[in-house]
Amino acid sequence: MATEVDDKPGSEPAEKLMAATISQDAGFLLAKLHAGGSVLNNHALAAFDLKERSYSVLALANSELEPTQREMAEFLSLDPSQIVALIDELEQRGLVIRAPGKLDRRAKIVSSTPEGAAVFRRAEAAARDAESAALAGLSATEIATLKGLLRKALWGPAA
Amino acid sequence: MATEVDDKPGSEPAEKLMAATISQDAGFLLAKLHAGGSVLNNHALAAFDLKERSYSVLALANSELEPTQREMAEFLSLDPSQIVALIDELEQRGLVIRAPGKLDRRAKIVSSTPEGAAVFRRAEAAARDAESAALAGLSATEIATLKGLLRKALWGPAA
DNA sequence: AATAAATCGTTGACTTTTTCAACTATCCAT
DNA sequence: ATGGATAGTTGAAAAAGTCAACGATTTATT
Repeated sequence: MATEVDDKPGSEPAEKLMAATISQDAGFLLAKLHAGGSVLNNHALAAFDLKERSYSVLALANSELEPTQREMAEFLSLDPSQIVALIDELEQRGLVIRAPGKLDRRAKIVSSTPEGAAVFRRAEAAARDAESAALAGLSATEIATLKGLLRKALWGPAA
Repeated sequence: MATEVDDKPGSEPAEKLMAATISQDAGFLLAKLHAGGSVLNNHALAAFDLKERSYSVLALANSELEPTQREMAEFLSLDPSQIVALIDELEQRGLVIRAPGKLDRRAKIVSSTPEGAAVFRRAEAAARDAESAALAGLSATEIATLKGLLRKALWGPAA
């Protein structure tokens, strides 16, 4: 296997359609850049048997914020039932654990195991590389500006 | 009194998780902002029986670029078979038509009918309003900067 | 010119993702 | 203590994405 012959990363197919008015639409630009980045991201994360979704859950579990499943669902813009499936898989692999919330025993706090933390550290590095590839056309300051604007659009100046 | 007051558009649920490291990830920020914008966008486009996908196809058909289905698929990051379904529906509604390419009779050029153009004009205005709502946290210059950076990331300085 | 190889649109099968309505257990307000 | 809300879970249904094949046409090779 692994006949990676015709993989030309830099050959753009002469995007003539970028002159269309929709190329001025923020929603379209966000979707297209995210689509391209997802391919790189998922490819990089596949080495750890992760996808973007499971990676983001693992990332939240590795924070010190003690997130509940519902908070994860809301933050990741996912249905709570999808969080269940994602955590089920990560838990079976021994990467995260569910613990009942101390104040609210209905809620379940998802936290990372040491194994999960180890996988996350390496996956995070791979994800960073993938992001760099996806944003290769921008300088470091431009990337910082872009992220700052995205955060401000999402959460306001307090972000 | 005040029984119908369960729709609070501006009440953010105290996004404590935005302190997680994943909030620095460009892919995550792009996905989240796009997710939020899609809700507004699809809601606005529903008035014209359109979704983001069919709207973007209609937009390309309304350009003067004479796009083929394959070009649409590539530009919209969709599988060619999905373009078929989208155009089938728009064509049945009389909004677009397929015409064989002049140079290449395999290809089919998708263009808008006058009815399609009329729908598109109104839908475009609605989509613009939805975008303004999604980016309400940014100033006009910030929005311009954001779009410019997204275009540069996608297509380089030539965009 | 003849043949082979590649491309465009299309179809259909298949998998994955999304959406949504229940249900149990627990919390909260009266 | 009772009723109503909320967190997580399950399962079903709808939508979207993936992929391999096929006919028609174009392009490349001989």
